[in-house]
Amino acid sequence: MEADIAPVAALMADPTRATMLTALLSGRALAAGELARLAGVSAPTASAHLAKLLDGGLVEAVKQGRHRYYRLKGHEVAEVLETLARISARPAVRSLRQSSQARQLEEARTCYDHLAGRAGVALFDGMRERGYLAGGEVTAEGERVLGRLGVDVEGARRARRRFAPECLDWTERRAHLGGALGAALTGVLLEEEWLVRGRAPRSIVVTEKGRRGLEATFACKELTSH
Amino acid sequence: MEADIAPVAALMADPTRATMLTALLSGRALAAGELARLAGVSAPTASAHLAKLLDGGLVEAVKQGRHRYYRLKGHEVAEVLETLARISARPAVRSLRQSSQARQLEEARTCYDHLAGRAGVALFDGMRERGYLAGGEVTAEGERVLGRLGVDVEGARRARRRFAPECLDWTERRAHLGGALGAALTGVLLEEEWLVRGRAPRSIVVTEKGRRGLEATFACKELTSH
DNA sequence: TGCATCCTTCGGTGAGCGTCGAAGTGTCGC
DNA sequence: GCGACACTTCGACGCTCACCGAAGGATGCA
Repeated sequence: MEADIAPVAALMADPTRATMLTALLSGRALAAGELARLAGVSAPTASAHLAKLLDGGLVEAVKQGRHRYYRLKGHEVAEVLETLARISARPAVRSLRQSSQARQLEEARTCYDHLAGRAGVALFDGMRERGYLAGGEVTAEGERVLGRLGVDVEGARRARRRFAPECLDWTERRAHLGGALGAALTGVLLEEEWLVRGRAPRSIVVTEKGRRGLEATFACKELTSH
Repeated sequence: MEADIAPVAALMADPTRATMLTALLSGRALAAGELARLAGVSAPTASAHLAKLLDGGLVEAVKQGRHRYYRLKGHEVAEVLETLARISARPAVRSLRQSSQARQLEEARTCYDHLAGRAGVALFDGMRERGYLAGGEVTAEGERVLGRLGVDVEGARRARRRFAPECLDWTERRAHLGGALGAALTGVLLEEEWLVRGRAPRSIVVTEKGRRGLEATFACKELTSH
């Protein structure tokens, strides 16, 4: 009893809303109009859907001029969407190409706006092992190492979102680094081309340079490069 | 990726199916009839729902004699249900006062018209442990003990609602006693002032008298009194 | 074999909701 | 200010789907 999952599930059950939500899974905030186009419905229809999602607490809205940007509210929503997607994809995996893409996503992908998958978990473990992270905070040594990499730790700390939360990864059943710091670090790794975006929507590939760098800097093991 | 989450979400979006799925979350395999009673629908309706769940790959069926047992298919389904439940339960808890109330509600509260929360689960477990309940029915000894307390067991049995169903509790992930008997028993406990209603809408407080009584009569342990 | 139990299929009914066009509100640029 | 734009609200239409009663297998027990 107590927690009625039906209403929340119903919000994800409509194809139009599902398309919007998966689009927002990228972590970016999208305007109502963009979401309408993306889902292939008229503006009124999209507005009605977004109102429901807002009311249900699945998204939050930021008004900016005459635009209204929507984004997922909280990492838990992203987790459910990811897990749901995995279940939905289960009977599929028909072509060889699809299953190869699935393996790539397990290896490394973006979750919201930070690194997830096996690579994300390995990075997180390595940072704790080396004493760069402890108790949800960055240690002095961690801050030095991250700063040398080009990560704006202070800026991340001032951000309005949680600083360095653990983000639970269902494919790995392990935590990886989320929040402002996770996003900032991932941004730097992409700039430095330790990571590059793959062809599939959220896929990430660890480059050879990245593999060496991650191993040297964060003691990450078992990373598949390229 | 690009997995269509809508169809799977739709399977969880119906209240009847959601009730069935959460009931199966216990891990046990339940017969179609049990699920029908649990969800409060007719056998044909339940059958239709189960067919959909089966087709959608959320449950699997095991035929055994004339019974057909259903259970969740794969741990991933359970994971989604759990995460969904966490989201669904989210919206509350803002002020300190609210969170204190939330703790009280976790301890004991009414669920519809019967006792839930830790106290409800403890009561249910105690009754089974002492052999007052078995297989969804009240034993002869149970009926004697309840009768001495002032519970009209016969009246509850004649009621038009289900007699003594297990009611799944989300905060505890365990069952407590629902139905006509659960309501009747809770009514008596309130009359006898073993329980009193708190200030928040559904809150219940176990009195010191109630703690002693529940422990002596039903072997309930770990009850916070007053 | 006969009967009860468990479950399913079939047919018909009703409610809920996603859809869009038209009109209304607020914001930016000239 | 006056259109242009982004978004929302309103009203009406249509379709899907959950629901039940009755009937049809399938299984177990005497």
